[in-house]
Amino acid sequence: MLSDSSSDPLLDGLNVPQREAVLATEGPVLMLAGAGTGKTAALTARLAHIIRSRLAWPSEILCVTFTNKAAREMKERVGHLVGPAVEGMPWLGTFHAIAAKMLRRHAELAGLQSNYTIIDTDDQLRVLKQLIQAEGLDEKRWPPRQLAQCIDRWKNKGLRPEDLDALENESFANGQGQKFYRLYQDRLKTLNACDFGDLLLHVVTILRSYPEVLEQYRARFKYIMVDEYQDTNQIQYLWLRLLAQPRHNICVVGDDDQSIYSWRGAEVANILKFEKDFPGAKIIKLEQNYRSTPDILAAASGLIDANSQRLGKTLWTERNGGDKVRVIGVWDAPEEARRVGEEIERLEREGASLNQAAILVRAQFQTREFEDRFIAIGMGYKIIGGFRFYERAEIRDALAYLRLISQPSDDLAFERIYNTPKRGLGDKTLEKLHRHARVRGVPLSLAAVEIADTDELPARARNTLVDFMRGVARWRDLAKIAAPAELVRTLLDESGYTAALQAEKTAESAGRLENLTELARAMEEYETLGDFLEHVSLVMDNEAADDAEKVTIMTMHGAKGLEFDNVFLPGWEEGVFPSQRALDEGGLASLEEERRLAYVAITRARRRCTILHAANRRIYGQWTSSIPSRFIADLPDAHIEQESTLSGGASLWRAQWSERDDPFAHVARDNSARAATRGPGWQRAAASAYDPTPRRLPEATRSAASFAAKPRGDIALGARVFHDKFGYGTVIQQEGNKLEIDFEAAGPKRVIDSFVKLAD
DNA sequence: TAATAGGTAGTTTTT
DNA sequence: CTACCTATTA
Repeated sequence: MLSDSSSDPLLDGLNVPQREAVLATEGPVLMLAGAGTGKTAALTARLAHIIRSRLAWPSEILCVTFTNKAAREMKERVGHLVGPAVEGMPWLGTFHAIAAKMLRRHAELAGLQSNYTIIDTDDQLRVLKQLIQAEGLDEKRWPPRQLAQCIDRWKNKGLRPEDLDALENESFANGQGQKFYRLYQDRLKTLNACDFGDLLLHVVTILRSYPEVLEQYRARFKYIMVDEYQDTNQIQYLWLRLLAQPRHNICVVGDDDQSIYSWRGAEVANILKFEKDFPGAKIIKLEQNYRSTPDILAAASGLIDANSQRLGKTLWTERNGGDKVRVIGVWDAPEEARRVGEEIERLEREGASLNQAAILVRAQFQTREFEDRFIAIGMGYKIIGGFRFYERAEIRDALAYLRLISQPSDDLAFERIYNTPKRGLGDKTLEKLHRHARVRGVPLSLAAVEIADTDELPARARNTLVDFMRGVARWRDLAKIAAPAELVRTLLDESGYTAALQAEKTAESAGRLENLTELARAMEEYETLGDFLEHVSLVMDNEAADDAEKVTIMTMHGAKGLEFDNVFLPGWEEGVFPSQRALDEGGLASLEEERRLAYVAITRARRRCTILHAANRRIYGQWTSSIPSRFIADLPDAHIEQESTLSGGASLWRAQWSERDDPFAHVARDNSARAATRGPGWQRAAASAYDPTPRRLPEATRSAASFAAKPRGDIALGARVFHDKFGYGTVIQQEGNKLEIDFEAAGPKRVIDSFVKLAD
């Protein structure tokens, strides 16, 4: 066996536990793979091994990932190992793509036609809003968004309307949860549509109700593999468990320390209880890290050690040398951005690639500061996240046209575009269409055709509507003979959509026209409209091919699974990271999830990791002072290097915190989330038992130099002054040229006297 | 029906 | 602070 495997090119370059994972094909396997330990390499080798050993045909392996990107990467890597056989892997894909495929085959068992539409969050909200309005509820008090959250949660848990208990039913509009859930599902059925959550829920329902269907899949899938198992939710778990019987040839890969999606239904419990679900499971730990330097690894490990609920892994590396993790304190957010810009310029001069630099933020709003700065200094950057390609208004409009063409009963698409571009049809007309549609029990588009034959509408509206519906009919005919790309070009022209955009002549409209051209180009690859629509709702993502060197700016969540030579982590302040929400709600569990996020962020770095925190930041237009994140204190001293651009006044800023009597000093850090639940964020953070000053800020004691400067003669205690950033305030202390001022809007601050002027 | 003024809410995100 | 949505007015 050993001699066999050592000669097997599949196993070359794999370490012992990785090989073990590859060869353990029979029975349940739990692969605990830490960050950067080569789990994808192991997983793909395992897949290739099964195919090459003829243990199963490619079409008999179910291999599930969370993102399209991961699925694509795996397909590519398996392709390298086994060649074109990978083409026959129809069941390698995301949970949703695979579920959609199953559902197409058995749609009628869920009360749908097989050409059902998959609606996105936007459409979902629109439907829910209509339902809430139709039932006469105040949408301010009961926002559609909240209902959407409930429904998503229920679906993630595998609950259908009839499965809700009294408690769940209470979670929307005083016990109307079930009613609205049911209304929504009925509406979707008439639209011949389902949302993302439905894909799996319908499939699980079918598998449970039709044993012969379940049997068919059980017979087919000889091996099951699941990536990122710590991110699975209840319904995904149920689906896997149904399919994994009775063979139990299921291999899941995950890392409980990288579980950062509990807020969208992921249950770490799934990975924690795997052994119980599948008795006799073989547990393989991948702990050798191939990515980061020892200091980065040690810093991350030390940090995650502060969490209580862990399976426990010890990452190690054979690498040597490298820099310590740097922790830099700055005065405010603009300085933070300036500093990061300078650091990246320095790296660039040393020959580093901008593509290998990333700024990972906690929340999207933090990107702005960096964008501003990078524009100012002319540094190439790309912000990942925000709007995806197919979420842009113009793309969604074009897709709505296509949906209406392929699916006349798609009322949502009809509503979106019947007056886009503006053709003079308004709410009045729409209302009449709705009424007619309801009475006749037909979709809006059919109602439009019928009503156009009557005198129900004023002449002008009627003519416009007739024109529009003629267009739709014509495009529908065209769809039968023309390629999707040609169809979309034609309809955009004939509908006047392109013309309307051209007429706009704004900075944005040019980009929108470009996006539409890009859409048509992307459609060239598809033979039929149906193919394309399926891809667009499930698979299409927005990875602009870029040639130029660019710094990546993205959220920490978005960075999971990626790696960069140089990673910058700004905004490590209480209230930003950990976020205020995590501190306010969710208690210890959500604080630990934030810490796991910090762990994920640090472990993205291959060579250098720089953490920054600012003393002052503007949040919602209000200047807020902040203290360093507790996560900084979690980093082991030996592996970090503390630095501050703050001198003088800035040291005073720290001194201010160190000298403050902390009433909660006796409370253990883990209790801080509970202890601090009142007052504004920074006060709460200050009250929590965390002392930011200690060991790592030796220069926090006031330097003699900071007192040397001469005070201004014109300012005295009690004087009312004005400061550009903080506004009006009263001087409450004066030491040399440093003033402590109680600002009316911003609270007490230390500032240098040359930055203020007398207010009176 | 379209433009404009006011009010409000405001992590993280995939499919 | 700002982006988005609603209600109002021309």
